[in-house]
Amino acid sequence: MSEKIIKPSVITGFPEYLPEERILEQQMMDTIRAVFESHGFCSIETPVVEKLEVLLSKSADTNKEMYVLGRLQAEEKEEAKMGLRYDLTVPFARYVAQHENDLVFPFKRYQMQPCWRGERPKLGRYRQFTQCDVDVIAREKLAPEYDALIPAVVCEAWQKIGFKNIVLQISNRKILAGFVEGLGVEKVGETLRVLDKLKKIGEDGVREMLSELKLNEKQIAACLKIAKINTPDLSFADKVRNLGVQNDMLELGLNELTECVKLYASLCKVPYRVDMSLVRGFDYYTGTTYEVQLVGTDFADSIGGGGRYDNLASTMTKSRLPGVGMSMGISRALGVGLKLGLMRTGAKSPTEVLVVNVEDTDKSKMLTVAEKLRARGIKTEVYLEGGKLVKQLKYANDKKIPYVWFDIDNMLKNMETGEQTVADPDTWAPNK
RNA sequence: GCGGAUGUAGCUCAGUUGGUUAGAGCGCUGGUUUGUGGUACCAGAUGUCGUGAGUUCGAGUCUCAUCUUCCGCCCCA
Repeated sequence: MSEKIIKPSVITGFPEYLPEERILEQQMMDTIRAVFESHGFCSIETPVVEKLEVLLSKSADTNKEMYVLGRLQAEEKEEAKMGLRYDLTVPFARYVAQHENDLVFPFKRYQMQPCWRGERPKLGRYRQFTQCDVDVIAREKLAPEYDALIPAVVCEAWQKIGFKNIVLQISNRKILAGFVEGLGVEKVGETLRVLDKLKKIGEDGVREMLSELKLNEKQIAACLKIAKINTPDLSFADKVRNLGVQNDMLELGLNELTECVKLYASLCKVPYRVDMSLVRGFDYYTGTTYEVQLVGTDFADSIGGGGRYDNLASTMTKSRLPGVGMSMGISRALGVGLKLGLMRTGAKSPTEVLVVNVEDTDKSKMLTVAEKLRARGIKTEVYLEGGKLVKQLKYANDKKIPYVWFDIDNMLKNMETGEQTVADPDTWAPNK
């Protein structure tokens, strides 16, 4: 019987990393965790599967992208009842509604877990991807200042990860919705979605799609004017008001966004742009919306986004639970960062010191040295295979281990400079 | 799901109008160096040419099917 060799491969869109890539991912996650915890956000996790009724309760449009879960032996006609989550916001809403009596409000949490969507994969877009959501949710009323705090914390995290060249796109749905409403347009939601595509399909494309929605020439012209407003300061409000549309929601939105942007700018140095065409796909957002974008690259999609929602859990509890949150695309940022050269892989293990066996005989000295180093928190690996020193050094070099410790004479070699010195295993520490 | 491309060594690719034992660079293994890696030099290994069928004396090269991956659309982190 001949065994056929199966060509090993992962299913496209399900990322898997080499050790040196995984180290970068872990560093990102460690940094994000440290930043969010420094602001007092706690961590939660939720199961990867949810009931379909929960997943479908908020975003009906997404259902075609969702993976459902069944058993191989299930009856043929048995309908799927559960699915893999496609974001962390909907499970979070369920979590809050379910544990409402045990949580302390305003509830601030971050959550770093994978999500699944059955889309066509490409650069920065996967079928399984890890994201980190950070939200604050309250009962009845959530302080408006959080609309500025959340993007400030998220941008701080991006900066600390090493994504220095970013911009926060910010808007408020009330402005565009109020404006469109004030123009007498009936299909407000659809119109906003079309305007959101302005950068992608251009003015002519938007004009065409809006006339399909039966907007008249005057309405289309006004919509394009507001959608093109894009300012790095507070001047957006006057520009919108100068278009001459009167509407209460519009005015409320302008005031909310002005206050939010003012506070944000005092909290965070990452530049912002008020972009009136920014709407975002999820329909649960009701106020401020955000996207974080890379500056000076070809990658046009966002690496994160979010917004304010008035009542995310309305289908699951009678309590009114307003919140604001953002999502960081960890998998996307890693994939894009590596591809664009914004990040570079380094060491292939966390090892700081490799202890080698110079004479290829007694290994007890190696173990003693390693114990002493580890006792002081230095990540130390022992080359137990012994053998030729050339081979042992090559191992350290291949894994990009920064220091090699020679067991018999406590000689320490810096692999980057090649420099060698005698060192004391009880006091020496690596330069960080 | 729709439209367009792609598929040759671990990776990036070359392979002329179909013609003997299919190539390069990088990487890998070994040596130059019997206590010193990374540089240099020398030597070596590696392929059912995506899969299946067809045309032909003969197919990596032509035809058809199928799968894969990539790029758009949709959607979004």
